[in-house]
Amino acid sequence: MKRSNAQRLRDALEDDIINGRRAPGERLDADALCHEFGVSRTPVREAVQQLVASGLVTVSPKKGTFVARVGIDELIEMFEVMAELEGMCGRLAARRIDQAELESLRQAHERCEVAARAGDSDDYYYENEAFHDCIYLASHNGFLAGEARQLKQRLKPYRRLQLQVRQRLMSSLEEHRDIVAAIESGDAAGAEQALREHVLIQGERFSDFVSSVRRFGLGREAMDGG
Amino acid sequence: MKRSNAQRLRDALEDDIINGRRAPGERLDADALCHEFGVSRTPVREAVQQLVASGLVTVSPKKGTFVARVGIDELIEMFEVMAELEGMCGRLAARRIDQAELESLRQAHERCEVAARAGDSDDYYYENEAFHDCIYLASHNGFLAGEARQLKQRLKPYRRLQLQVRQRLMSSLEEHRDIVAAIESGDAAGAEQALREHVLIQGERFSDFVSSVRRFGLGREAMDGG
DNA sequence: CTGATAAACACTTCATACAAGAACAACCTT
DNA sequence: AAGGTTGTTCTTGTATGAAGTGTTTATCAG
Repeated sequence: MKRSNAQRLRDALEDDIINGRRAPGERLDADALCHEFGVSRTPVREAVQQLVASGLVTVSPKKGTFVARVGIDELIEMFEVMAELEGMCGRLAARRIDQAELESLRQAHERCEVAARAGDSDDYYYENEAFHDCIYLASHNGFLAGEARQLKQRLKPYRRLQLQVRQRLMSSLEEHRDIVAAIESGDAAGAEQALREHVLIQGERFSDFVSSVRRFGLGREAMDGG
Repeated sequence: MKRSNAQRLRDALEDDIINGRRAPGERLDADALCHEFGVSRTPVREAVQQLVASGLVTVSPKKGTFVARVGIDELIEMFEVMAELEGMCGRLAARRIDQAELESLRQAHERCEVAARAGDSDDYYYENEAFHDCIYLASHNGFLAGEARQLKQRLKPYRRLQLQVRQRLMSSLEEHRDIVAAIESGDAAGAEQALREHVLIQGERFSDFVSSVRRFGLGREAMDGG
């Protein structure tokens, strides 16, 4: 299948935003993008609209389009919902997971452990994604899995900020152990609880990080990205 | 603020789809829409893309665009998620609702009761929306409220099918009573449970309805809308 | 120096024209 | 008659230009 220019442009911009190459608050100049990608305004406009729909960019009418800068309180709200969705995935997975999926989950967990022991936080982040994806899949609810992935994507630019904390990496791994154990034993309530808190802690850590950054007056540089 | 043609078109189509004037599976001919609304292809295309993003229509490449026909299993999945979101709203509302919001909730419940006693299912449906909206608001999580509303919209064309069941109307009202009671007393777990089941029952009823329809061989007319 | 008004500018929206690709159908060949 | 091939048509994707609207800025008057 050949992808349209608009699609490629959308994916490229999305990737840029999610991986922090375009910081929240940064301007997206339509003409510049036209020139940069060698296309006309139409596909650029289309791509931007799709990004608006997914919440990654915002347009201020007659002012221009910018990478979305979500407020700290909205961010906390989003973490709250993310925790619920992950918890739900865990609850369903504990009841519905089959043998093959359980094996995939165990392997994903092992790869997380390897990455954690190596202290490679980038690698851990990647394997962590795979681990959670296993749980999404095991929930046997494709719609739920899609919503969870989408929301996680949207939070990604902000979760990156707290990646480097080494302590968090090891405790995250321990939480994974509990999660796997709960799912293995079919403990739906336990899996839900463990996953919910696993995510909520990220939200709290993030909140701590932001408030500490604010205290030191670095808010503009760290949050506004310019 | 003057709304653009694309916006008006999008709203009109959305309303048509949600309220069943355009049935799932029905074709959306771009040229016909151009003529119908007296605009060119550009805003039509834009509106259609937005509807695709929100899941209300699908495009089969080189075949045309159609009102989304979601499969029965995906529908059940969506009800499952809807139940979780509603439950979460209830849990948060039980903890966070303030006096004014509680008063609004009580009033909304009373209006539901009036509509139910009158046996006016259309009116009840409308008041029911308002009732649930009160709970969304009281969750004090704007993001969650937005997601819940969006998903509910998407399910609306299918929930309409089971509106006429009179028995359901009265039992729905009773469930509302339990929900209000739980939120009033700050019983987070109770409110969550009550709301979750309140929605899940709709999903089950819907599932029953579909399977009975299928049994009588009316599947194509009822589901495909043509 | 401050406020208002007007003009320039930037962004958006829309229309029209064009190109390309896929599906379907008809026709030709075997 | 059957299967492949070719051509037509429908649909999507893209470019470009023009018009309309809000914002901002600069200038002038008080």
